[in-house]
Amino acid sequence: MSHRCGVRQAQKEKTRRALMDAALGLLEDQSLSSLGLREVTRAVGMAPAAFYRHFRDLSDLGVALVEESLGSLHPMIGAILAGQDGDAERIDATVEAVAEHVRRYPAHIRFIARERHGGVRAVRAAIAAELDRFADEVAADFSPRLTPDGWPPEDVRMLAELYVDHMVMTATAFLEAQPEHPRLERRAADTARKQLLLISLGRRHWRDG
Amino acid sequence: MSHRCGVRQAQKEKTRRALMDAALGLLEDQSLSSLGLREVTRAVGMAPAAFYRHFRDLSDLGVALVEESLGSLHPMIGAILAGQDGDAERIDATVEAVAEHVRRYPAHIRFIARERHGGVRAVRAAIAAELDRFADEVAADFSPRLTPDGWPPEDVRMLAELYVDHMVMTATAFLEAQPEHPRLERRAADTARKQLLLISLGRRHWRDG
DNA sequence: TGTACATCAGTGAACGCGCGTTCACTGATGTAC
DNA sequence: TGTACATCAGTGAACGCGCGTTCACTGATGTAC
Repeated sequence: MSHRCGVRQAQKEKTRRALMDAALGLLEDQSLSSLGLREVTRAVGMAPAAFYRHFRDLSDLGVALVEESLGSLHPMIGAILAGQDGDAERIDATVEAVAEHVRRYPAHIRFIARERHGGVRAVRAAIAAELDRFADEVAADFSPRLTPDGWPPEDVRMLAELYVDHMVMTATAFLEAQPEHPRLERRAADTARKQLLLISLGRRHWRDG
Repeated sequence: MSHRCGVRQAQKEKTRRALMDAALGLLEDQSLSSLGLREVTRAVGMAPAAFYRHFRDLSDLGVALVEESLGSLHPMIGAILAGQDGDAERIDATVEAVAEHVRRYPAHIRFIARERHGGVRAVRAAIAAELDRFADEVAADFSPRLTPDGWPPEDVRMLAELYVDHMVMTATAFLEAQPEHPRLERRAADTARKQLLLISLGRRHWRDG
């Protein structure tokens, strides 16, 4: 059998990781649809044919990268939503969490930003599905607070989508700020915080506006 | 001299147009960094070498496409900002204008969405510069109304950026809706209108929030 | 208007190169007894 | 524990192909007189 036992399985997983890491590195300054299979195996130091032991093709690898890049974000969103602080504190925490995530995984975030509307259908679909799940989570968290205030479900969903899209916007803004580090990053954070504050003002006056 | 006179110049411009149109068509389902020079000339029906009479390389053609795609949007934005209607009417007009633009130039919009964070630096830079100009225009329009209400310039800028980013967001939402036409398009329009309404509520309460 | 020369958009052949995929293989790891 | 066989991650050579770029060229358009 294959699902048990050790050395071989472990080696295989290590190689798979190496392929994904190499691809992610190469994708920092090109897009998936122009990445070459040989380029990736060369970076890992293995024969091109070995690639097929791990992925059907590069778009298959791309989908795996989407899951890795966005899967790790669910806990982060959960943590932010669980925070029971006031409006301003929650906004600060959100923006700082996004900034920290971009600092820690810049290549993953760049990959998502680049391929969200990129040239590979399967990868676009995977990203869209994952972002949809985020919107579901946010909406589910807001619902018990907003529904008693008279918010219909589609309005809650609209708000959730605005927050998710804004989060992606903020992340890419941090990404563009990275090179010249501190000043631009602070500016991006200020802008993001103010925009979130403005949105939460709008939310507060939604039902009486 | 070259800048005057007719037949030859006209022919050259026609060929240039044909190259740009062919490229735009091919870019509907791939990204610029994987587009081939021979692919483009083949689509036009000319020898590969002739490409160099018009563009230095494909990223040069890409920058020309950015100018064409976003240049035509300045009048649209101007018209929206000039409208003297109330809040709700202006929002309706904005969303309808974006929808109409996406319907009329889907390939241009898809190109911008795809290459905004794509793999070609020069093209990314051209798009960023153009979007920045949009934010300038929006900020310049808002400034005389908001400054007397106590808005500092950086807050006006923050709001303008939110509107521009939201416009791009809305345009790509319409783009994704296109295939299954009317239902999804209407849903995207509803969401966009509500989000703009929420933002304008936030704007109204910004200084007293 | 007619002629002689200049310009230059587009041609077509040639080049060297790296690509994705296939195939039979090797040899370490895993399994059965 | 030891032996005989099965599995399968990774190899290395080979394939046909389309790529970007170069070059000397052709012939229609433009210019000068």
